[in-house]
Amino acid sequence: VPELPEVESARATIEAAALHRPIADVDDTDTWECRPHAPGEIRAALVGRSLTAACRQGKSLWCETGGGGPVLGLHLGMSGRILVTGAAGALTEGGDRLVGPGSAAEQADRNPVWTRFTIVFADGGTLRLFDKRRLGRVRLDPDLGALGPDAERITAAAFRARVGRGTAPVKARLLDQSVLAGVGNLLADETLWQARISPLRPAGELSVEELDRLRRALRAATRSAIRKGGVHTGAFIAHRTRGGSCPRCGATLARATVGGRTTFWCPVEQL
DNA sequence: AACAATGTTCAGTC
DNA sequence: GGACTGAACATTGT
Repeated sequence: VPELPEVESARATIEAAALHRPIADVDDTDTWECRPHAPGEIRAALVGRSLTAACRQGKSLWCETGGGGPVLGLHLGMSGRILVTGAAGALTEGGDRLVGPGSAAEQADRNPVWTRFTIVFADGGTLRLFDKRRLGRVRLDPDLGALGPDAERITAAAFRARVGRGTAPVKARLLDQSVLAGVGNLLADETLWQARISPLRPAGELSVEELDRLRRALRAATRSAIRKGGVHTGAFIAHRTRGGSCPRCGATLARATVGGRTTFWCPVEQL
């Protein structure tokens, strides 16, 4: 379920529970998830070190390891989830205390079968990446240079300049991580619906007023999703199905592929 | 069984 | 070279 809000949640989990715990072992044997690294390469780079910071820009997540150590990039892809467990010595309190978001759906996606990467701390606890659909990625020193400003922090001026240009549909522009980092398919639909702007509008034709409205809607939707626990909590998302209707006016939603992704919008209100 | 799925990337076209 | 589009990637659920 990872879009910016879910990745921020994963980052906060690591920051709260996984920092400064010496690393005793690493399972990096999933050669697809850890591509292009050879098995053992990530392990060799991490064992003996600790994670010292958890950072995020858009949907990209990474950990610093301090003291000239490598950066550990963790991209959650389409279905990645992070789980951190406490020290094995804490067994009297129930042992494997799970740290991180715990909704039923999220717990269900933590089937051990989908474990793709594991860090074992010296205290016996672990940090694990579960990734059902396997489009996530773990890599050392990831290239983050192509990312645009984070969607939650971009200024109004930068938003106007970066998003409000080109002939591509505004939704495609919002989804372009080099323009703006963090917006995924659901957050884009929610934002455009909140701002009452059609996803099909050529980005360069939006007025300054519309761009500012879009940015405000994006910030509000992003912060709400972080607070409530994910993009699926958006007011529009529940209605985002074939034959669904607009939660405001009741019109049947339009559906099409825009920017390469399935897109729903209200054809009456979003102009 | 065919299709869609909240991710990125890369080849190809203008 | 930049802007843009569509397919591919691995896997699961409908």
